[in-house]
Amino acid sequence: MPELPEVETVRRTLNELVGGKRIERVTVTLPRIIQRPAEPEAFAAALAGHTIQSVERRGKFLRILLDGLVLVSHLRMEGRYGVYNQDEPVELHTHVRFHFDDGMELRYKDVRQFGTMHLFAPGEDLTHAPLNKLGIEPLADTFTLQAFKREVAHRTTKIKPLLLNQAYVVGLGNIYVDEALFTAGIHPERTADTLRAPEWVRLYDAIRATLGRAVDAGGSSIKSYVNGQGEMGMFQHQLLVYGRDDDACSRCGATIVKTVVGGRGTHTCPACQPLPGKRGRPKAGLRAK
DNA sequence: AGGGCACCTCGGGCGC
DNA sequence: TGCGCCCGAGGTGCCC
Repeated sequence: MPELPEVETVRRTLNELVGGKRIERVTVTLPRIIQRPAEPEAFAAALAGHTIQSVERRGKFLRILLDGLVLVSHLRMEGRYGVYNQDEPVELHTHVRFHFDDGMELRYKDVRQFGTMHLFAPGEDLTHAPLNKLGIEPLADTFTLQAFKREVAHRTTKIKPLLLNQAYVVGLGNIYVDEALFTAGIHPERTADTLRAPEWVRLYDAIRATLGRAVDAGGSSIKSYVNGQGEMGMFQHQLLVYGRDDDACSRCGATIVKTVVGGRGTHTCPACQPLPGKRGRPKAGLRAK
C-alpha cells in the first residue's frame, strides 16, 4: 500500500515530529520486524542514547539518520508510524516503541507484521541489502528518459511487473503502476521491448506526473493509511483506474476492467490501453464470426 | 527469468 | 437475518 508518495509523506511528517529527539530506550514486542542486527535486544541496545537527526527516503524505504547510526525501515503493506505521549494507551499491533527522553514516543504499528527494520553504521546502509539493489529514483534529476529506456527498454518482461520491480525504477507499487500505464495509454501486458519511442515518452511523463501529483496530495488513503500526524492523504480522489473497475473511463467512457497481471489485481481501460493481438488483429476474427 | 507462493491479519462477501 | 468460512488485499523474498 505505501508506495513512494505515501512513504514520502511519512518521511516529511516524521522529519518534523521526531527530528532532534533523543532515544532513551527501545521496546521490541515482535522480534521478526527486526532484521539487523539479528537479535532484537542488540537492536534496542544499539539505539539507546542516540539522537534522530533527519529522516530520508530511498524508494519505499525510510532512512532514519541518527548520530552514528542509520535505521532503515520498510512499511510493506500496512506499517505505520505515530508519535504519542508515553501515557497514551498502546494500541493493538504496536510492535516497536522508541521512547524519547522528553516523555514522547514513536510507535510502529503493523497489523500484518510484514514490515522490516535494519540498523547500520553510517555509510553502510546504501551498500548492503536491502538498499544496495535499488534502481533509479523516479523523481530525481537522474531519472531521465534516456536513463529510463537504457534500464528497461530492451527487456522482454511485461511492462507492469517490470515497473513493479524495484531493481530498475523504485517507488512504484500496484496503485501508481496502474495509474501511470493508464495515463500513458499502455496495456500492462505489453512487453517492454515492444513499446515504441512515443510510448516511452508518454510512460516516462506519466510516471513523473502521477507520482509528483500524488506526493503533492500527501499520498492516497485506500484503506486506512494515515501519515505520522494522523492526516489522511487525498490522492485517492484523483485515481483514474485503480479501484474503479466497472466504472466508466474518465477519458473515453468505456468500462474499466479488473484483471490479474503478474499475480496482481490490475485495472485498465480496454479502449485507452489496447493490447495488440499476437497475430495483429484480435478483434477481426470475432467480428467475422 | 518469471511464475507461484509464503509471509500475516482483517474484513467483506457469500453460502447455508 | 445471523453466523462462519474463505478469500482477497499487496511488497518483497525465495524457491523452482
